Amino acid sequence: MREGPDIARIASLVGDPARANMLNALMGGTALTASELALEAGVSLPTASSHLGKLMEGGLLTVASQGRHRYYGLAGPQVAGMIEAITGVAEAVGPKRVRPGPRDGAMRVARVCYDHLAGEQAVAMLDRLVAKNVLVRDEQEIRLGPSAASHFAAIGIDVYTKPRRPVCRACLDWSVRRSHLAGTLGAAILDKILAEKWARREKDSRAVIFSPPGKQAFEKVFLS
Amino acid sequence: MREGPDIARIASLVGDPARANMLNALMGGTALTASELALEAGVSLPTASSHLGKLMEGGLLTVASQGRHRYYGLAGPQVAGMIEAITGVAEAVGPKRVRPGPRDGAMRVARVCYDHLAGEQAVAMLDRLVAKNVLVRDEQEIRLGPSAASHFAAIGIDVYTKPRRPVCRACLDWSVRRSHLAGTLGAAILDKILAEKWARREKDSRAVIFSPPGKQAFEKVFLS
DNA sequence: CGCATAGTTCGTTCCCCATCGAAGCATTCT
DNA sequence: AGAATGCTTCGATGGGGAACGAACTATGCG
Repeated sequence: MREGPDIARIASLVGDPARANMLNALMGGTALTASELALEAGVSLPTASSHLGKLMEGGLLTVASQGRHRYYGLAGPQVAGMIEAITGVAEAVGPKRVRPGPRDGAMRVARVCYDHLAGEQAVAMLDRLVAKNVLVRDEQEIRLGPSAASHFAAIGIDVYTKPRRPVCRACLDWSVRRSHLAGTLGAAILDKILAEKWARREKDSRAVIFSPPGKQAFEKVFLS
Repeated sequence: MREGPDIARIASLVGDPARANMLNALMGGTALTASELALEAGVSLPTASSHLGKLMEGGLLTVASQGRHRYYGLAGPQVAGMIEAITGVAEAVGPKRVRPGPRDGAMRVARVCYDHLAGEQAVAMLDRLVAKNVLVRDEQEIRLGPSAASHFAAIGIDVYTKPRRPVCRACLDWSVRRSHLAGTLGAAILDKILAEKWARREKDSRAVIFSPPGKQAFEKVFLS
């Protein structure tokens, strides 16, 4: 009985278990095919297709056709942010998790959040970059500091190729309740971490596992 | 097929139109009775009661019994934040609003967000307070600056009575996409604005309308 | 061209849950 | 005490939508 944006429509899209599983899987950041998402959600292919259609129509997903594959991905950072917010509430009010599970600890330490690193490691990294004045925090926006270009160039990341998306963005962490670095720079750093094989993605999970030498290298570069 | 917090459970609670309307109404910050919420949602009293039970069980609401009235309110700022996040997405992907409506403009300028002021006015206010070093922004947290106590004491707000809730908090604005001030201080300032009659609440809406002299007074105190 | 794989569409079935009326508690007023 | 108000519980009804199998379209491979 009240005007305004149709929040029930969006929430009900997320409110179906199959769709929620799909969205959760897509929070890993990589686009997935319909079959992969069907498997992830535990439903048949036709069912998954129907769900994907609804998510598309609702504007939560984008799709890229490549040959006979269709890669589905989250429509954007705002959608990812909403899902993190819902996850935060579910985490808080949820039935006091019976057993945290082995993955869970790893998820808190480091995980993929859409296209960048999240978790304690990521929060520590942003803190350090701000403390070193490489990045400057101002309001919700994070900006490049004076030494940013040289700092990142030294480790092979070019911050000057300006894309449509903002280079830096703050993203609130549901496990730590503080911000970590998102945006293209955050994405580039995650790429670097994986490319250097400092860490690997846990199979079928968003957890990111650092190898002992990889952790040292990461700390040397970003936390020193 | 994936562990973790049950996001579908939470989202489906918000996903019902009647419940979404109730939550939206409660975003106004004041606790409401079951009958008021039934009216707001456009459903009968038994139906509303059922919905309220589910929202309670889901942990999204708290209730306070006062005589034969039961006052329902949002369970906390985190829940309010989640609803704003969903609202933001709905706003972004939503069916290109047919007519913005008269209320809509007012909502962007100033509105109630749970228990504090949101909208352009609120964003400007926080900016100014940070610029004047009355408040200090550091990470997601906002802290009191050195002159905070005297500054707020001068306008009759005591920042030293420390409650359980944080005094300052940043809350992301869906219309402006920047932060405004939440926490007990944010709540106290809204109280002040209403107590001084600088502005009034639009009936049955979250919009806050400043009177011309009220706006001047507000700007003198918070934007000078 | 024929076969295999990837996805969508269609039609049907079925279950969950939103809804309301009527009845049942609880609290307050007179 | 009796009446009135505020809210919850119960039971019955109905509709929306999630699920799958089968058929259909599209792309790639030999």
